[in-house]
Amino acid sequence: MIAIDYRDRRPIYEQLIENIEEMAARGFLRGGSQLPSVRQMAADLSINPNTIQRAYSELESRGVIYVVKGKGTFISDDLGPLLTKKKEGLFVELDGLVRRAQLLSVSEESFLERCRLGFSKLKGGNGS
Amino acid sequence: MIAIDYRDRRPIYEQLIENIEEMAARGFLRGGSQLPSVRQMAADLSINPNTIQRAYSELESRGVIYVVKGKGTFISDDLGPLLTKKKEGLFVELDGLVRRAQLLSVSEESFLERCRLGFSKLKGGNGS
Amino acid sequence: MIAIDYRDRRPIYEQLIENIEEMAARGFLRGGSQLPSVRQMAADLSINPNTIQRAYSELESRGVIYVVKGKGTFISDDLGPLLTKKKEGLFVELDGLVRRAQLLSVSEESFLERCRLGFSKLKGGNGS
Amino acid sequence: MIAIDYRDRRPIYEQLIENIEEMAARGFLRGGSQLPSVRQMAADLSINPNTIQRAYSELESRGVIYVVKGKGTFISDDLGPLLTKKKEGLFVELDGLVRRAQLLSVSEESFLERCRLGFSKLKGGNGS
DNA sequence: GTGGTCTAGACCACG
DNA sequence: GTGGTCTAGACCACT
Repeated sequence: MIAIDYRDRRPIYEQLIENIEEMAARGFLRGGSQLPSVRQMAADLSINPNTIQRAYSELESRGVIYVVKGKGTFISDDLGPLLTKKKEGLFVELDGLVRRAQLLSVSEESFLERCRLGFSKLKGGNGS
Repeated sequence: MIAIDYRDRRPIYEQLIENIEEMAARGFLRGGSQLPSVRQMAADLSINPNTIQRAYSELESRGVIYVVKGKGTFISDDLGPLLTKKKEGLFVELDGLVRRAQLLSVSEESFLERCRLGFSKLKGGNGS
Repeated sequence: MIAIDYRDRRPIYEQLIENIEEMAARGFLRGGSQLPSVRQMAADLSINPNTIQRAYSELESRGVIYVVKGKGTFISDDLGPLLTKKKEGLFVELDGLVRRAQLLSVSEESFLERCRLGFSKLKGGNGS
Repeated sequence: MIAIDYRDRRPIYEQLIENIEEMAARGFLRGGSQLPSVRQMAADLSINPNTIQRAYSELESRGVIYVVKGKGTFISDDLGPLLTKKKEGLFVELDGLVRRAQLLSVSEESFLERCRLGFSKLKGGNGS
């Protein structure tokens, strides 16, 4: 399910966070469903439990997951805010990209064309 | 001219590199024009000369600038490859953004609309 | 293993790079094998860690080694490009030597003879 | 006559030395012929006189040229030692190249073939 | 004056 | 523990 790229420059805990957030936002992980325990996931991915713990803590503080003592860790029921926030973050990144494109004299048309290309290319597909 | 953001997670030398590359790619720095000396820029930005040196060194190995011994550092004359490379890198980033947008069920239309908005907003203006 | 020549005009970090590249290209260092930590090698060679760091950093950007965060530095698995590049670089140097030999009126035969001598002399042996 | 490459990593004075030595060794500059004065050559090449001076000094100490006070600077009459020395230096470099080629598993045959190629390619020609 | 290298020592993020 | 960044200050070669 979760793929970690050790050569990626981003820290592992961050990759974990994004991975889980993305799966939750996409509806791949339904609200209320249980996540593996820290130890379990650490064993599955052969990763230091501290790293898993860090990702879970961050996810909890973001409201993506919640912990029931003695029970386990679960995906939040209301993922609306998460989705909204991720979309907004994405749009902000897009704004930055557009700005840089303008500075490099990339035409609006070729930029939009590349977007369309990306949307059509991946339609239906589900890489990784 | 060059603004360093200390809160940015990226290292200073990397911000420097991108800043200079972008200015060169935009034609703001013409080929053959001289860059401030390592010490000068270090003083201007209140940064350690070694950090400037590192940025210059990397820029030279990328072919963006060249060094004349005892004279100084200059912008390369042929910046074509740089521009091409930067545009391509930007498009690759865009592809990633499109992919993520799809996963979040962002409609193609709203995505394109945001692009158009960005292009129109900055047209003519050049705010930081 | 690694010998630094302080009388050499080339900087230490460059000698380090070539040393490691050559060992990797020769198959002396297998893909995936771990390099000594920056601090360890610095201690071994009595060199400042920053200098080792610089060499490792350059080697990584060349794709000769890769870094796993918090774990260490490892030899890349695919060293094919490195070998090809090093051989080509060597041949280019050879071309320059041949050119200079011609200008000095060195006969082709005596040049080739010297090559043969070198090849036979070192066959099997591996002196420093 | 003399071509200086400002982007070359080697210092200018060294390029000057090799340029003049090579021309002398090749018989292009005959023994006894006069070299331009330091100021003259500095003006011709748009180079700092100090740099020319440094090259001339080194050439004199190597016995390639000699100075007659009030007259000027001249190519030595007996260039035999120079030629011998340059040839020997070239062979030493060749030995190093052969050693590196062996370490990279370059076959003796392909190495010799490249040599022959170089010799045939430049025969008669006189690049730069 | 210029860039380039090196040392020493500090601090940080990551695992 | 690992690598990565930065500062401070020194020395060098070249022009």
